[in-house]
Amino acid sequence: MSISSRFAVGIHILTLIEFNKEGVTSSDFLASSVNTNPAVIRRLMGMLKKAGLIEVHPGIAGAKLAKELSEITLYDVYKAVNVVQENELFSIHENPNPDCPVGRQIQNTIEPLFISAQLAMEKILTNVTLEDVVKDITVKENIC
Amino acid sequence: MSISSRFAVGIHILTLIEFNKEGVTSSDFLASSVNTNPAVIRRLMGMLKKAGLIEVHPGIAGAKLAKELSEITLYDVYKAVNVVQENELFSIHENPNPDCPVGRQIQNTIEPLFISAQLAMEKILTNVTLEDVVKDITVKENIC
DNA sequence: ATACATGTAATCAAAGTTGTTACAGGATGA
DNA sequence: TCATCCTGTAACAACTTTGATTACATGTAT
Repeated sequence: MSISSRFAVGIHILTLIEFNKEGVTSSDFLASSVNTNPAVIRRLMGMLKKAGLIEVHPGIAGAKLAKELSEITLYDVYKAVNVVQENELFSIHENPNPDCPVGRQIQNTIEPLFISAQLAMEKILTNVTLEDVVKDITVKENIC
Repeated sequence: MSISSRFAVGIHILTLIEFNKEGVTSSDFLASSVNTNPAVIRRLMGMLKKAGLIEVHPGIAGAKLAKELSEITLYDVYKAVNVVQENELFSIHENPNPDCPVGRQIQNTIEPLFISAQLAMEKILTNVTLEDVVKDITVKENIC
């Protein structure tokens, strides 16, 4: 099991919009950098737009960031592209046997543990902004 | 996307072996508590055995824990049932365009962030043992 | 020998992911 | 107005994973 690459691609999209902010960032342009189909990009742009992270309009080429770089966290992107549902990173088997003490309680016992593990992971994502990502890429590019 | 319920079922299996330690915990018995097929349980028992968490033998009914309850963490179970590969909780799109600064660096920039988020989640799992789970169920049962 | 257990392979349906095609509809300039 | 280029979306196929199921080989004990 792996969390969908929509998350990584979403970060890629937003980062490239920033790098190309003087130009026109169309779905074709993004697709060629990500190396995928433009329709895949447009699907993701729809999610990012719905989440208020970018501005994009039918018929008008190019997407723009709707917020400051430093105000967009990886968690925002993660939620926007809908890769993991609230409290559902881990799945729990349904309908355990209620006639057994373990079957009766296992869900209630396990669920809070799973949720706290999920929250710990998501906490890390809230602590990283797109500004951090852009800066890191800039540094790496200057070194090369 | 969700992490396979093999993890939750693995915890269920180990917990029930403990609760039923005076009796014989066969795959049929486990299956009726989990509410699944005995072959599914046996597949999981194979993984738990391979990881050194239980002892089980062909032809002999019943599984036993191979370690103390307090020495088995949820992380041990998580690794045993193989629900998430090392450093692969998040997937990253392959073959981004190397002619683009973002395409060139995005993988190297994102990967350590993803790994640290994964590790934060896994850290929580290492801090919970099966003993905690068993105690919690015991308490919940006494209250009811 | 029988009865019953584990070990394991093969198969299947359901769901999610990613890529692809197609087309409706908005914006713009000749 | 028309042609062109863009976004927005739906529909579909290929692939993968999950979980259930069936079947059967093999081990153990009476």
